[in-house]
Amino acid sequence: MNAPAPVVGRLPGYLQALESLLRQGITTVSSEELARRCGVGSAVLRRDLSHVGASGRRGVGYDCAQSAARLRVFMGLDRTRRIGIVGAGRLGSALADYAGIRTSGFELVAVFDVAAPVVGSVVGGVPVAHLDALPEVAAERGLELLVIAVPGPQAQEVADLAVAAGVRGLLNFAPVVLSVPSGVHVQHVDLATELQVLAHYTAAAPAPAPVSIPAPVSAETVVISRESQ
Amino acid sequence: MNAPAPVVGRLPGYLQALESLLRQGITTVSSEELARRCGVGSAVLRRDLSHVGASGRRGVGYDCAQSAARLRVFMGLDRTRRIGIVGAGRLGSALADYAGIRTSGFELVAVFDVAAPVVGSVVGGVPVAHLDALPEVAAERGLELLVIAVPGPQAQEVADLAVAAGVRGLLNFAPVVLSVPSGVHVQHVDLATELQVLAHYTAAAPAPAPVSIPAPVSAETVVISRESQ
DNA sequence: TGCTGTGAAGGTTTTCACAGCA
DNA sequence: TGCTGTGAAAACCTTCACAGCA
Repeated sequence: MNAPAPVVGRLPGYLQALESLLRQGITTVSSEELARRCGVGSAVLRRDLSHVGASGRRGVGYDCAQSAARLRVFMGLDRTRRIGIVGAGRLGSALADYAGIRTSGFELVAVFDVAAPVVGSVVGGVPVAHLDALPEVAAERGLELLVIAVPGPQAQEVADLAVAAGVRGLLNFAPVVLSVPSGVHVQHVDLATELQVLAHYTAAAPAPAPVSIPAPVSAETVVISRESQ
Repeated sequence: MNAPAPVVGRLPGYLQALESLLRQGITTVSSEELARRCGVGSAVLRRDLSHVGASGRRGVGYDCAQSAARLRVFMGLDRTRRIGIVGAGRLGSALADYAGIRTSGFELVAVFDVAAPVVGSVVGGVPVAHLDALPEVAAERGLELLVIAVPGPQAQEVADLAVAAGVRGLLNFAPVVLSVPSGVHVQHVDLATELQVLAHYTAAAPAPAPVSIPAPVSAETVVISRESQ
């Protein structure tokens, strides 16, 4: 029932692509076409989808609506997941107003901060509460996932508070490795890390060597993204 | 000379940890200790470091300064890399002001936007230029990497412009799969994707485990981060 | 003695290629 | 005929365990 981490990391892309197709009124798609849109190989896509129980019709392709539904179930998105954001600065408020939150299966139910001026103002459609109120607010509103958008030094403290309040998933934007108990999941996004990875891949200015085979598709995309345990 | 993608994804963490140790005046560290701080296994760390040519002393550990230097070379950070940001909204300006950019080996040399009011204002220490000026500005200032922090519909257009201007690394925050020519690298960060991955891992919502098995280490961290080709 | 560096083993993910169904 | 679903093989990454050096 559980998929390998690399697979899990690719599934959101498939789901987003399928929903995009549905919005365009397209109801069926081949693995080839869907894979192209997601920047993966078609064999990978077929295996990944078979992993989540989505099945296509031979000779036809995948039913977008059905496959998306299967993916949502598999991702735990068959019900709306309640998220909160700590940190109502520019990063936090930008994330709070990102429309993709709602359309991806989430509901923003709380925003927290410690700065007096912003507490009480409305960000992302919800009033900003003081961080100290997190335990009560989390319980009241059934908070499940928390985005941490605070300065590094405060991140661990926020994580501890969240874990104590029963939050089992953290999305950490602070440049700090969080320490959490077993059973709590942390997804870490760090600007410096991403830039350094890019720096590595663009370090050698000379000609590229990896692929010698002439690509079948005109524009070959080298996308490096998420993953691992 | 080139490392596997999972390795490359872990290297920035090592580098950041080593620099943190150096700031604390610690000059030597064992693989065990460094691995703990980075949330990886010590065997993985040793192999990764041997991969980049960093060598420790048996019976002693790794020299922080020397290892960090080796990592910087390997990551292409032995010289300062010049980056730009497109999109001076809340996300873009938050990123521009993030101090970690400078301390991680980068120099912010340009910020672009299309909105009349912000063009000309100063963000992240540089004046905001109009997106149309990207080709000239990129050439003038030797722009190498570009962060894309614009709405989804505009991202591909920005990417095309950047690629035409010779930029070979893109960090894309827009919820769109970019199509770029071979040789250009794209690192994609998407809030919805991260949240959906978290949703998956926290889908089964069993009771919050009280205090069960006393862990050997006080806090066991389940960190899920970056990686893959 | 202590900790690194690394063969060898093991496990996992990707790729290939094609059988099989609509 | 067209495209999926999946064995089997290959490639890859991690883990283990210990030889070897300071």
